[in-house]
Amino acid sequence: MVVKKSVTIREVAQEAGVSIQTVSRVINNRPDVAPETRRLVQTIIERLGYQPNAIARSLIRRRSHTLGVVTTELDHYGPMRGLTGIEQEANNLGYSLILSLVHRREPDHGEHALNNLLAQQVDGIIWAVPEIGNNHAWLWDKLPHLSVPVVFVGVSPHDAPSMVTPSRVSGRLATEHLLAQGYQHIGLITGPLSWKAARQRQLGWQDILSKTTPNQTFEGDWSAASGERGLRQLLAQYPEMDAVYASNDQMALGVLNAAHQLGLRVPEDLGVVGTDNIPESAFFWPPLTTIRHQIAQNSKIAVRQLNCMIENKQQNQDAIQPEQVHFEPELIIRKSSVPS
Amino acid sequence: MVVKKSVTIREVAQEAGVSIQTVSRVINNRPDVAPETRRLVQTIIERLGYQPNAIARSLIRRRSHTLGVVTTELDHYGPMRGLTGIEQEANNLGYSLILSLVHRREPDHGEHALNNLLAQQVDGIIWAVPEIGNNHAWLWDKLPHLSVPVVFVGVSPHDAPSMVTPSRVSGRLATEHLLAQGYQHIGLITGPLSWKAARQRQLGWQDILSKTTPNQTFEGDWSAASGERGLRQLLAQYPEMDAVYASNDQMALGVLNAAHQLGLRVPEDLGVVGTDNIPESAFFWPPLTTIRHQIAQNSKIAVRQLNCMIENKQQNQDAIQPEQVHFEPELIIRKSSVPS
DNA sequence: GTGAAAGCGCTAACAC
DNA sequence: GTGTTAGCGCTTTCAC
Repeated sequence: MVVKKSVTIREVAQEAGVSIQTVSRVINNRPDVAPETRRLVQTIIERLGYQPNAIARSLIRRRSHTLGVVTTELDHYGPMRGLTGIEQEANNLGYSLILSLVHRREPDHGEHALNNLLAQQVDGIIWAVPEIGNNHAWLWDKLPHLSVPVVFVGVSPHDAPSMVTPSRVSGRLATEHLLAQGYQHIGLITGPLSWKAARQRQLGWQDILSKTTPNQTFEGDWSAASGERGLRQLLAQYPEMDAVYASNDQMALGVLNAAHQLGLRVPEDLGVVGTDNIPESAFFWPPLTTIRHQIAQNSKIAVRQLNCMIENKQQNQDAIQPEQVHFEPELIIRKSSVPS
Repeated sequence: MVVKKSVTIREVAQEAGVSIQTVSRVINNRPDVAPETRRLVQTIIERLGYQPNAIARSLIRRRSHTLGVVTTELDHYGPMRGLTGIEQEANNLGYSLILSLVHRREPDHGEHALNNLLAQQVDGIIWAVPEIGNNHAWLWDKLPHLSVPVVFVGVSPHDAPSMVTPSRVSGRLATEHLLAQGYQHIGLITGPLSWKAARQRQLGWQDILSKTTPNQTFEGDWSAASGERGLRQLLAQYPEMDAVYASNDQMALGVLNAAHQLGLRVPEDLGVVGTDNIPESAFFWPPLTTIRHQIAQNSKIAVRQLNCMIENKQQNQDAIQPEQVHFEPELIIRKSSVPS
C-alpha cells in the first residue's frame, strides 16, 4: 500500500489556477465568487477528491464542532440508551462525538477523561457518569473554572444544567403500585448503595411504606445473579414477603428465575417490579412490570441544550441560566405484578 | 458565566520568561532542558492550568491520536460489546475515539460518516457496520484509495484486515448440538435475511441438516416479538418441529415466552438454542443454551492491529499484509436444550 | 470578484 | 540549554 498524502487546499488552488482564498470561498459557499470560477474549482475538488482538513479549520475558527461524551459501562441499559440518543441528536446538529467511558475500577479516570476532552478542544461536554460514592466531588470544584459548557444527564450538579429522571419517584411508583395490587410485604433489591440512583430508589420505597426494617432489603450489584441471590436471602430473612421491587430489570429477571426454581408463582405468590424497561422485559415469564426512564429522550434534550449554550457563548451572549429538567418516570404494568 | 479564554503556550512562556520553544520541550518531556528551567516552567503550567491544544499538535504532527469507529444501533448486543472493547483498547493505547453510528434507515449515512472521519484526520478507522444487502459495495470500491488504515470487525472485506467470528460455524454448532440432544426436527428463526450474518447462520444450519424445506424457517427481525411470532408460525407450518435455533438471544427469548403461552415445556417438548450469549440469557426460564461470539475480545485485537498499521505507516514501513482473523464461536450449553 | 499577508497554537530544524 | 525561524492547512482582514 502506498502512503497517500491527502490533498490540501493549496494543491486545489494550484491545479485550478486560482488563489487559495478563492478555493476557501468555494468550499465555504461564500457568495462572492464568479459562477464559472466556482464551477471550475468544484470540478478540481471533485477530481482530486479534496476534503477540507477539519483540524486546521478548528484551529483557526476556535470551534471544533465536536462534543465530548463521558459515560460508563455500556452494558448497563441506561448509559447505552443515553449514548444512542446523544449520538443521534449530535449528528442532527452537525457535531462529531468524542467518546470516553470511565470504568468504576479506575478511580480518577473521570478527571483524565475530562482533561483529554478539553485538550481536544471539544465545544461542549455531556457528562453522564453515574454518581457513585464521592466520585464527583472533584468535578463540582472544577466545574466553575471550565472553559466549555457541560450538561449533565442523570446527575444532579449543584449549579449546572442537567436532565434527570428522579429515581426516588420511580421507587414510589413501584411501591405504590404493588400496594395497590394488594401486596402487603414488599421487599427491596437495591443496586450497590454507593450508587446515588440506588439509594434514591430505596428512599422512594421507604417514602411509601410507613416503616421498614433492614431485613426487607438486599443490596445487589445490578446483575441478574445478584437478583437471584437477593430473592433467596430475602425469603429467608423476611418470610412474610409477598412482593419484590428490584432496582433494575436484570435483577428482577434474577428474581423471576429464583422464583421458578423455588416453585413460587409470579404474580400469585410473589409480585415483582423491575426498573428500566429493557426491551426484553416484556418477554420475561411472566412479562415484567417495570419503570420506564426515557433516557434516550432526556439525552437528546441535553444535547440540544448544550448546543444552545455553545451557540450563545460563540456569540458572546450571556450564559443561559443553569436549568435542571426533571422527567417523569412511567410505570409500565405487565403480568408480574397483577395477580389476575 | 464569564467566557474563559484557554491558556496558550505563549502565555506560559511569557510568564516564565522563557521562549515558547522551551515550554514546548518541557511539555514534551524532552531531555535538553535545564532542571531548574523545567521546574520553573512546570510551576507556571500548573498555576495557569495550561493544557496543550491537541488540535494544534495534530495539525503539525500529522497525527491526531484519534480513531474513528463506525458501528450501528447499540441496542444490538454485538455492536455494544464491540464498542466497549474498542474503547478500552483504544484508551490503553492512548487514542481518543470519534464515534459514528450509522442507522439502517439512512442509506448512505455510512459514506457520510467515513468522509467525516477522514476530515477529522483520524489516524485509523474501525469499521463494524453489519453487512446488510449491498450496503458495503461503495466501500469496497473506495477502500484502496483511502489515506488511513481501516480494520473491520464482523465484516469480511475483499482485501483488508478483519476480525470475524464466522456465523456459519455458529449455525452448525447449534444445529449439531440439538441433533446430539436427540431432537430431530429443527426449525430456524433467522434475523432479517438481508443481513449477511443471518444468512450465514442459516447456511450453517443447512450444512448440518441433510435437507431442509422453506416451512422450517421463519424470518424474524432480531426482536423478541418476532421470536414469539416465529414460534407460533413455525408450529403451524411445521408441526413435527421439536427444536428451534434462533439467530439471537432476544428472538430465543420470544420463543421461550411463546412456548410458555402455548403450554409447551422447554426443553422436554421443545429444544431452544439462541445466539450471542447476552448476560440475561443465563437467567431466562429455562436458562438458554446459546453461542458466544467474544466480540469485545475481537474488537480489542482489531484495535491493536490498527495501531500496528498506523505505527508502520508513520515510519514509512511497508504496509502489513491484510490479515483476516477468524475466531471460534463457542457453544454454551444450558437447560433449554438438554431434556434431562 | 480575487489575491496577498497575517496568524490560529504548536513543533521541527537549526543556530548560538 | 536555549532562542529564532519557518510552517502544518486553513480562514480572515484588507487591498486591488
